[in-house]
Amino acid sequence: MAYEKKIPVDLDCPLRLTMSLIESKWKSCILDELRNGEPQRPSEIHRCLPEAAPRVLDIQLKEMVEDGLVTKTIYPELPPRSEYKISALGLSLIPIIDLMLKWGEEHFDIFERKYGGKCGK
Amino acid sequence: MAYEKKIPVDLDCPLRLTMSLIESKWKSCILDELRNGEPQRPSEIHRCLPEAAPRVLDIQLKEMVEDGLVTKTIYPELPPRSEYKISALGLSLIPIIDLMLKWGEEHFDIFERKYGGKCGK
DNA sequence: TCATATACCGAAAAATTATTCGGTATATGG
DNA sequence: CCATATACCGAATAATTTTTCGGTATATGA
Repeated sequence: MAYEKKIPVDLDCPLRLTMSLIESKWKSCILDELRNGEPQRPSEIHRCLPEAAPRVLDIQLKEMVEDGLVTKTIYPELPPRSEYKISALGLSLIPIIDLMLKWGEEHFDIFERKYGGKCGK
Repeated sequence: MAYEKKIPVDLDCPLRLTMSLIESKWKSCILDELRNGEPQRPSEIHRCLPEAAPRVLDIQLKEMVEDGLVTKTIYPELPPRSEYKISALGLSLIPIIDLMLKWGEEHFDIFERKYGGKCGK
């Protein structure tokens, strides 16, 4: 496990269970990246999300593999090669990602006006 | 604003915009609490979410008012009385909350088996 | 030979979020 | 008179997440 927690996550609450799987900074973007089902190498994922610190993508990918949202294949080659692919479980989250994407696009202007493009609120 | 940020949130990404509004620990639960449209007093909300630290509910409710997801009415009485009510903007997030609820219920057993009821992972 | 790319990891630091504690003020019920 | 409830806030602390830096090892191309 990437991060150890002292305060337990309440998985009895279905809302918090779902949230706990996608709420980290880049997990929803990673799912969106992998949604087409094509396996992707970590370096490609890094390039597609250039604002993410590479280390945190590694950590979050690892957690997503542990949670079963993504599968990982390691090819025993040198230089090393591996691929991440969205799983059936991960695909089942895509409708949620889609709704959030749609919502964000539809309401972008409100928050644009309110906070500007980037926001340190 | 409750917490000041040094690293700006990228509101240009519709996914991260939507996530930024609901990803804090109890915001999705608060929306679910208020979904029926009835105004609720803060003490009621606290009672419905007994696992939440009261202080953080105050802070997150305040942020949700700033973001326009919830409206607040203060009655100038003593002892003080106020009410929070979900806004039209907040209601527009309910389909997302619903999907997450449904997903969590449908996949509860997987994570139950995996991590047990509560999880310090 | 040397910079670059590959994938990954540990550890420290920084940033963010949550928790706990104590405080403001007033009314009600015992 | 005193505990309780109401709503809220500041500040210190704790917990969590993210960032940054440096390191492992090997192959390729300039």
